[in-house]
Amino acid sequence: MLDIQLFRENPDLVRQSLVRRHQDASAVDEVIKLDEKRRALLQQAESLRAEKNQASKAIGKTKEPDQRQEQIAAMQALGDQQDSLETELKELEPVLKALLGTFPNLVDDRVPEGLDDSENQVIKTVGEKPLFDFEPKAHWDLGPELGILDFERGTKLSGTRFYILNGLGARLQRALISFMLDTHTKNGYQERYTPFMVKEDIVYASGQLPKFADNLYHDHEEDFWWVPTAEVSLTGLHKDEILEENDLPISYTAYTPCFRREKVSAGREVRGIKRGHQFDKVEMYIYCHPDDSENQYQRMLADAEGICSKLNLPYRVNNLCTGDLGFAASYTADLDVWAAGCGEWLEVSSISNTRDFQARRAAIRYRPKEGKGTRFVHTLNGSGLALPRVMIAVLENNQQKDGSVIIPEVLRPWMGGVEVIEPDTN
RNA sequence: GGAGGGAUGGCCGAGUGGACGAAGGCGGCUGUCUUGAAAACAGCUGUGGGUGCAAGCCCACCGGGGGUUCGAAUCCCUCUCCCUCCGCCA
Repeated sequence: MLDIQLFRENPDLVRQSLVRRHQDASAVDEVIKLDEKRRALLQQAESLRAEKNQASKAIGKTKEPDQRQEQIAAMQALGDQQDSLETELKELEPVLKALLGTFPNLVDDRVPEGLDDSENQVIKTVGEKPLFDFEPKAHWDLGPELGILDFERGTKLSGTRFYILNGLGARLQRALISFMLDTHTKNGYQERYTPFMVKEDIVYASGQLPKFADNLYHDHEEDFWWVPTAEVSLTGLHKDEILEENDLPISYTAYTPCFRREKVSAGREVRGIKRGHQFDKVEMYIYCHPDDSENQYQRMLADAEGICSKLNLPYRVNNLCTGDLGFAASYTADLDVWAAGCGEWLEVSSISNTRDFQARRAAIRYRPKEGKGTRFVHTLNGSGLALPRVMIAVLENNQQKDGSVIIPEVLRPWMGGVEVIEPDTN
């Protein structure tokens, strides 16, 4: 949510940001108009109410019955006037609030100009792509041949885009989750296990609603929304809270499955386990002081990169361009890992500074050590990392000519000592 | 799922129609006293919004929403959550 003050004091800033996102800016004027109307109504309604409050107090003090009746009659007339004003206000306020909630975050000046993901800028590439003296297989061949990946039965259970992990495949995923959680915990993130189904206002707070309702799963009977990312739960964690400045920054990590209604048509683009309706992810999330959010962003980016490095996966860091930037983000970097079999860079993480955008939506503030009142915290989120695509890269990059896959060394403590996944032992 | 009882400020807890944004206590902050600390005493101690250069003034908020009334923490309706007992269940 953007600050309504921005629309009053610097509407051009909002317009320019929308233009940079290649979005229509006409609703800015609508907000200004509604806000002016709201304030005019509010002032009228409040002064009437003040008058009434005063008169009511006077009635309470009046002992003489006739005089009392007179005063009450006068107040009844005032009441009708007030009713109509307040009815109008009550209709207007949700409209204004809903409209304000549709504006995406302000784009940071540093975000490069661009229409879509093809114009994202690669900042750096780290690690060497593995070389093979044979033709490396894609995971959709490699996995089934190893017996760790079963597409047919996944489809039988749940339809297209679902799969079963068998034996060491399932174990590898579990090892990756534990490895990531343990690594982040060592880096100062507190682990949280959160609900995977949350209430509507929680999804709204992180910015996935109302705009992306089409991509979410929703139980209509119970008002439950399946989380599309742990970012939703981790934003909701401190909703409507006032934090102490001394406690900041607060860093969390959480493992959750993620549920998304992907409306992409079937085809090569979605072959394998790259994109599904359900996938696992370890998330990082930070609440911090506004002056600290750039530092925390660098920290989070480094922590996400650290996972890639430890797994020995070649990766690159992309600066998202204005056209690809998410709704709640002011700036974002994506991490792609190289998958040698399918020959693709796979997006495994997205690290964003939302500044006070989510905090404002979720009403998450802190009490400054000095000065009065409260201020909104800054929040950052980043995958650390998304599991299926990391699995793809681990499998494809570490495959050998005989079809076996060597387990990266850092994962072996969680693999019960298994060093190699051999064909047909699963 | 059934029956009953609850929800008040950072915390505990009083308040059943008018002087209540809310007693009292605890905690916290400031001051006096003290070499310092403790104790004692005094004062202060919520959030959001409108308006104003500011001091301030005004409005709202006693779990959420709606209603009755000139006036609601207090009465009525409704929802949510919590507790106790029964049932069911991993």
